[in-house]
Amino acid sequence: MTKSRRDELVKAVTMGAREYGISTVLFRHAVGGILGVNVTDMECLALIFFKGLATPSELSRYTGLTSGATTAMLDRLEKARLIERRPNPQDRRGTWIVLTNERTKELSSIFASGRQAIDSLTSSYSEAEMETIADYLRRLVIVWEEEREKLQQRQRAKSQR
Amino acid sequence: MTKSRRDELVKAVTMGAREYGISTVLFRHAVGGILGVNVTDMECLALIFFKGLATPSELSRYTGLTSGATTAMLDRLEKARLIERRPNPQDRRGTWIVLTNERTKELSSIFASGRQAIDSLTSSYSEAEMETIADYLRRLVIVWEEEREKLQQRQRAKSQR
DNA sequence: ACTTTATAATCAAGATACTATAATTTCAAG
DNA sequence: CTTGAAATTATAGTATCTTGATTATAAAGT
Repeated sequence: MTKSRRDELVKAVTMGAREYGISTVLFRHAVGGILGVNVTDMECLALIFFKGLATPSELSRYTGLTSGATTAMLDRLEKARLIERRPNPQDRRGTWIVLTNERTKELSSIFASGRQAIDSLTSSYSEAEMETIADYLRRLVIVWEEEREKLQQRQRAKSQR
Repeated sequence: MTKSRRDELVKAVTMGAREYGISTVLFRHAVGGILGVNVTDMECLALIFFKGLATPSELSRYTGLTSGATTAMLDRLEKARLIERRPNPQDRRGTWIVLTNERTKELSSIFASGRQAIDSLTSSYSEAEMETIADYLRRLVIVWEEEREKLQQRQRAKSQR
């Protein structure tokens, strides 16, 4: 039985998604090397850069670190002048984590070339094509979140036995 | 000046790509939790699962670990019966890393549901759409690789001063 | 052949980072 | 005014990483 064209296309797409994941991991390591921070710190930095603002609790959930380890990590990043702790004006127990101005520029300059390359790549598609791509990525995110939920339920069920 | 529809679409696509990256990080953490391995080990495991076969040097480049740390990591994964070291028949200095049969099944079962969900998501698109998506992802990978190359050259230039 | 150089993987010692746990501070909310 | 959440601090024990040396093999130069 020979594989249908559809099957091959499905495979090409899923392989593409995986390889994309791999290349972002590699890129992240490279940036970490330049900034002189370790993998965990880099994961956090990427999230803060993406969101613009984050709280220690959020970062703790994202990285899976304990609260103590999260504090230590933020101390490192602050010492390296990569982030700043700002008081949350709405809730004075809370802290906001933001990138510092000085090194935000450095980070931006690191990312600028890539961002531009990606923008121009993306722009080379038609509007209909961009809609398709954005739609696919959105749905992909949903699938991964659902799968993660399933795993975590399974994990909880396991640990109750 | 109001943003053009094109600009918004470009943004939607690039945001989608970033969020996809974030959700895979979270998923990876969840799987690591189930298998009882840390982030680094999980990154490696994902690469081996994807490629089927890898060498310690490859994994070392991928994770950014030193060779010593890579050996230690492989010891952990081997002890957990997740991987096996096989001699490279072409080069007796070398080692091949493969997943063990027993736990490959476990891994597959963890990934099976997600893989199926993604396959059926992907299949819901037309052939032309799938081509577009696969094409985009392929080009995205190339962009990230190029950017990484640039960073590493910059790094080398810096360290020579 | 054989010396040199490069590569693959490992090992040992010391430094760094993380976990688990408990306590503390500062607030928010019922 | 008690209960609980967010963040930090502290401590001891463990895990992980780096640095530098070591072994085995391959490939290149003479």
